[in-house]
Amino acid sequence: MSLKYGLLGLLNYGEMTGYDLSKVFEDSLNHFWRAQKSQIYRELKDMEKSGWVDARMVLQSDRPNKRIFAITAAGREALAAWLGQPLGASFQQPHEPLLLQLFFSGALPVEESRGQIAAFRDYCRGAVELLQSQPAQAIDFYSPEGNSELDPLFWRFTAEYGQRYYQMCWEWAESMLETLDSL
Amino acid sequence: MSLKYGLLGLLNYGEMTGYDLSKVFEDSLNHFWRAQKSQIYRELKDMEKSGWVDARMVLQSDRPNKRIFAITAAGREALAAWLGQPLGASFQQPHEPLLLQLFFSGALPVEESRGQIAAFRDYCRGAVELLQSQPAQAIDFYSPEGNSELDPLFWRFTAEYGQRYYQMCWEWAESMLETLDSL
DNA sequence: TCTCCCATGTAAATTGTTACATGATTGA
DNA sequence: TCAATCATGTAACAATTTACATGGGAGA
Repeated sequence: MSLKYGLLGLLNYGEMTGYDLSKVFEDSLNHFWRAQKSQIYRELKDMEKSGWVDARMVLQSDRPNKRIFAITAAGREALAAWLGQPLGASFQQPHEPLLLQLFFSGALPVEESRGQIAAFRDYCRGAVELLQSQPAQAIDFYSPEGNSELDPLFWRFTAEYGQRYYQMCWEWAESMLETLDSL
Repeated sequence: MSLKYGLLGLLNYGEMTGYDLSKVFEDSLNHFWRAQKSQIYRELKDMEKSGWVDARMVLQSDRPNKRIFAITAAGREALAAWLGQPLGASFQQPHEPLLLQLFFSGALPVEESRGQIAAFRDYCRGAVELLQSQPAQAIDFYSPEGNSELDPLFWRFTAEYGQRYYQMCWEWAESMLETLDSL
């Protein structure tokens, strides 16, 4: 459901092809959402049918022809309605295979669990360090395109979530290791 | 994919009906995984076919008949193989509709975003306080059933993740509010 | 009397992933 | 010469959610 609104949100910055949309997803939204090309094209078709977007064909000779999508008035309304609802409505309980695995790890030799958790800690530490060293270049890159001067602010908020998240996981892993070592 | 192993993990504690499994999911795994009854029955059927679980019928007169599922040797092997793989293999990039909504919230009046974020902060604070006040009663309730004395330890780890997660969200929300107020 | 618990499932819709198919151009 | 980029999609599959269907017994 949210993917439709994500696409609407991007098209609200400017018209784009399905290919462009999938690039922007990879570049900018990748920290908290991934979308397959096949899914994007499917949703675009749906939204065209429901009148949220319009498409126009552009013939090209050197490259494949393309269809450029633009948000319609109805699409803007739908986007605004979605943005207006409380954030809590978009909040989802975590769905973490990692926690599922950990939950049952009592069946494993402690040393093995210890190794697994240590590797996870290293992974999280790496992610934190990466995010700190190259802080959200994509934001500065896209900044001029935003149609509200507030946009980059909110983009930064989401980037900060990512940092805090990995930081939290790192600390959590450290605390588990301490507990295991004190056994 | 993980759901199968979650069910195996539970059946490894003792035999159960599909109904029991769905209860335990609600009671104990709800913080990081939800499973619909329909999904549970389907996976059980699959796993029966692949020989990971056995079912026996119990006829009842006052209540509906039931099918009690037990893990097989092959099921235990599959579970062990899954538990043995690195935690990182189970790690998933966050997939947060909330962040998607926030990402595009530059299109909203700041006051409205402020209100939404404040409500989210209150929600997270409430969750942290709830988790601190009644710390994981389910763990103590189920403890005797665990077949490894390590089980409650790992159960607690997953519960702690939940607390840390909501704590992190709370702090993140606070920091966004500060930023918005300093505009 | 009404709701909740027990207990099993089917059916359909939605959402997400993986693989397949095509084909010219550009840069290393 | 080889891989990557641009650009569109289809098909099949896997996972998840929601709704439907049934029906007795227990407790408020």
